[in-house]
Amino acid sequence: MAKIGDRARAVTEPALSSMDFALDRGSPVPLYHQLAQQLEAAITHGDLTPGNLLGNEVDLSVRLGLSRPTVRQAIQSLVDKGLLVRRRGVGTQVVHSQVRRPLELSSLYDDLEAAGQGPSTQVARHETVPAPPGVAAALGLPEGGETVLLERLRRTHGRPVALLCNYLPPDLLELDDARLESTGLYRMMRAAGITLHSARQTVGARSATAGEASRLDEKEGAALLTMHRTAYDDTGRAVEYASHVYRASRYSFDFQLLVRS
Amino acid sequence: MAKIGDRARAVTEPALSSMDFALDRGSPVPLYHQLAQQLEAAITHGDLTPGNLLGNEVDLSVRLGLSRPTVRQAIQSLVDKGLLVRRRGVGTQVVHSQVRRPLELSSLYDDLEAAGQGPSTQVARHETVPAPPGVAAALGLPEGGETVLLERLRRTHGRPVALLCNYLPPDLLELDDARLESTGLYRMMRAAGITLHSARQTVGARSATAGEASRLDEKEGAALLTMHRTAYDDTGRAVEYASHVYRASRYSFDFQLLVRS
DNA sequence: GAGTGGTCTAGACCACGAG
DNA sequence: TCGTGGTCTAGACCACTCT
Repeated sequence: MAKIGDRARAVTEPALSSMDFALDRGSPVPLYHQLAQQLEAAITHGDLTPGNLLGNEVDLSVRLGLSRPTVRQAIQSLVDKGLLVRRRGVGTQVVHSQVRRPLELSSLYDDLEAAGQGPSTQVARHETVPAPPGVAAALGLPEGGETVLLERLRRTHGRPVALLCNYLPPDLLELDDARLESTGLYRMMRAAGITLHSARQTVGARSATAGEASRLDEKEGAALLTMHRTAYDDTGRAVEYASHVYRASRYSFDFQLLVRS
Repeated sequence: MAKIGDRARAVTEPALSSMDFALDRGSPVPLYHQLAQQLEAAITHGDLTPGNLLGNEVDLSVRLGLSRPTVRQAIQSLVDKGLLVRRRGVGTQVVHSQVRRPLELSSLYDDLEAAGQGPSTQVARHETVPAPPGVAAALGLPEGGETVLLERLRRTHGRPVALLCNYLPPDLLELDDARLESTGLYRMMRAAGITLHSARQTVGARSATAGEASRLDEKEGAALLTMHRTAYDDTGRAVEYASHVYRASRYSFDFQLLVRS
């Protein structure tokens, strides 16, 4: 009996009511984060169905023994990630699938972190040079001031994919070519206590010069993807200027955009 | 006298203490948002200096007559925008300038919204066609099912910049060519009650075909930027598949990345 | 040790959307 | 009208950083 009631409940609060969450108040990881992680896991595992769901926040907070603001904070973080949608007077729903995959808006991480995972990187140049005008402006250095120039060739599956040219402020960090090739620039920066905060990127295209073509194993005039980036740490200091070219036949940028509400 | 003390105060809590914020409790716009807007304005106007600043949250909340969580919410929104940085045991600082400009991670908006602002758009094709395999998969339609194909040529300053090819689910919305050219696709969707939520983009490059070259006023084989996008509304429904090509000599994507902490 | 942000609580009232 | 999320309050304790 009470089938109507059951059905109604099943629509508004599905799997969630029968799920249990393991919240450890002794853990150093915040409660809202624990909850968010477990909700996200439930979503990606398919335990939480895309359609409608997620009972109201008050009930949820009571059931979990948390305050409503804490539950809200957890839910909000998943909304910001694009996994959930909230509607007033309706409830919170799992977004209708499709979109999510492990993409995220990487390409900053991609480029800086990827080394050593499968792609290989070879340092071609590593020396101190006077800053070209554009680079000096980007890094906030006096024109012609010293910069560290880094030129690398990146391959995947043994075939070249990209020419990476980076300029760094002098004395930013110690760069060891061997570790650079095995660890990647990003991790070395992080290990040196540099916290990346933001970056400005420009992606374009142009035809390959003869030199680029030969180094990338392409024909002269082939279409190349170009990327320029200035990266800043959390104090606002420019820590890198990058000028990269990619073989368009073997590389593309892809990312997900979330629309700011 | 007390010069040392003055200097110390000037470092930790600058202009803010002498600034007044106009908070209207009767307004429908939330208090935390009013505060965030005024803080942002103060930052971009230069009233709030980049270096160090922003007195602690408790003082601020007392001075503004708000609760601390409310003040935190305002500050947090600016942190998320990349304008502020928080450090435990230190304080909240305005990020060291440079980075901010009205860029944001647009290009979704750019493309969909730009029409009618200066660039002009001309509808070249607008018809119902069977969905090609890749398009059908992206839109979640049966292969060969009906889709609305839209082909547009975009110019700036009278010269071609891009060929825009879009596929829309049938019956998504009424498309009037005249309004499409003057208003843009995005605004028409929004006006039709479609709330964009997220999009997946791939940016690459390739050489121009003869047909593209002639329509874009480039030479055959010239490097072109390509962009593919699938956009979703807030129910998770795919509402657009786009395949665009841009003249690399006259167009590039640029955007700002914020590093997730 | 002092001061900062990070987390959490237990309530409250309001605005919006659905029926 | 009722249920939902949206906003807001007034506290509390902890963890971290700097001195």
